[in-house]
Amino acid sequence: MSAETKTQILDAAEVLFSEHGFGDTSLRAITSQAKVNLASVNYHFGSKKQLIQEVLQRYLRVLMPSVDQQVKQLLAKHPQPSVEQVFASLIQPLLLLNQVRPQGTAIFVRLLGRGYSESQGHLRKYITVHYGDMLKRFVSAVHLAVPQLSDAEIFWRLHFAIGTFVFTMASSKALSEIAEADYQEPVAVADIIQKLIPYISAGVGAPAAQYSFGLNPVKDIA
Amino acid sequence: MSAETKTQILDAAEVLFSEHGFGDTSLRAITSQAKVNLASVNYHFGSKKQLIQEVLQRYLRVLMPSVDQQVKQLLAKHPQPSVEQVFASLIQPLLLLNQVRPQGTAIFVRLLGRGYSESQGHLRKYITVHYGDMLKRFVSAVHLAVPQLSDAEIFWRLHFAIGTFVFTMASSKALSEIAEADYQEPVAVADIIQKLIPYISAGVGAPAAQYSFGLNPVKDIA
DNA sequence: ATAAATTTCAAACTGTTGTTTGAATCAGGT
DNA sequence: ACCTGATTCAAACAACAGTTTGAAATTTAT
Repeated sequence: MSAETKTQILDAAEVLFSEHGFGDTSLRAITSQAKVNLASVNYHFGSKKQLIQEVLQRYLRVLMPSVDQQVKQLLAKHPQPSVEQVFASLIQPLLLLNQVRPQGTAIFVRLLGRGYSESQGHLRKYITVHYGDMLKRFVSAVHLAVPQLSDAEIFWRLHFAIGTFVFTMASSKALSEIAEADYQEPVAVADIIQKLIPYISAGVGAPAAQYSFGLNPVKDIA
Repeated sequence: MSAETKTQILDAAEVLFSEHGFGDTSLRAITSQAKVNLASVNYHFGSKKQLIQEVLQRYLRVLMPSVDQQVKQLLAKHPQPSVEQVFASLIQPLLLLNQVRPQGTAIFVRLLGRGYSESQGHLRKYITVHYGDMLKRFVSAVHLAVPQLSDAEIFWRLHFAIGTFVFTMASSKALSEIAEADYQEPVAVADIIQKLIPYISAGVGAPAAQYSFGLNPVKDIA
């Protein structure tokens, strides 16, 4: 059976990738974890690069249409949504990934973090190319929520938000462990997402930069 | 002269590390860029790991005491500072790094981004161990600015802030290029830092999570 | 100036990586 | 049962990594 080996590889790969990153996970580690032969990765996927793509695709295929649907529903109900509402529309699609695989949400968000910080823009381009329309609709929804910001400001704010989310998720395992040791409260990925929403929403919706505190515009100093 | 080779290695290494990451920068790339012999890295630094440490130390030695001083000055003047004020006290110390090396601020913040996302917590531990006291004082200052948040909430918010900062800085080169192409406005690292302050301040100071929008607590769903 | 210590250098070493190979094995259709 | 195509497997490959070596060159101190 072909599909079985392929799935075993994908299942083992996504866990190792999410925990150690793409570069630091060898095909030998993956195949020994998946209990398949080393050569089967190249046989079934062609190359490590394509394996990484398929690992991510398995989740993106489910996530992106779901986000799109949520945003459309939100806008139908609230033509002028709040920032919180726009970002909260990501929660259910993210939790839906637990149906793709056990712990799917946690694995995917960590993969996303790894992908954004390790792949030198490849993942960003891939998502832009394959899900550009959905992305545009999401950005439009954000724009509706913070109409006072310019296009350029929204560009920056959204990348700040991506950074917050993606870094936190890539570190989520370590952060959870520290938090549980220091504050005796167990933390699941869903809890972290819930904590992130107010932070990101407030950040994205914040008034634009002011040169207060008696500082000169930074450009003049640097 | 020993110091000369050492400096040439450090100077070449920090640029390559900041652009391609630690793992994807080979000693051969560094030594050929620095125009020194391959073996001199191990001779002068012992190992690649120690080279990475010294690259970071060169900046941390300058940055951390400066941050500490700024925070102390701020608290002396404003015993109840705003979140913006606390985070803005990072700006001048960061810009001070341009005196360590040309483009020092840009290089360091990218290194920091790489270090936090690639070194699996090593950098975090290193900073905690070597600059724990200064870190505690900074966290206390944040606590003064947002006394309504619990210790645990502040822990999370600060790591969200680190994530925002570190990811943005690691991607700053790519983001600047996109922004300049799309919005025809040149962007320096100092500009990005200036844009980050309102976002991070609003995020850290945001009211704690609410289960609004008709959602159940996420833990019950997941 | 000479001896000693430091630094440089080309080369080799050891280990790991992703990938390829070609034979062995398996499964499905006739 | 047999042939055919798909899959598995152990082994080898080439490229690259960080590190070590020992002799050559250079600098420093006496």
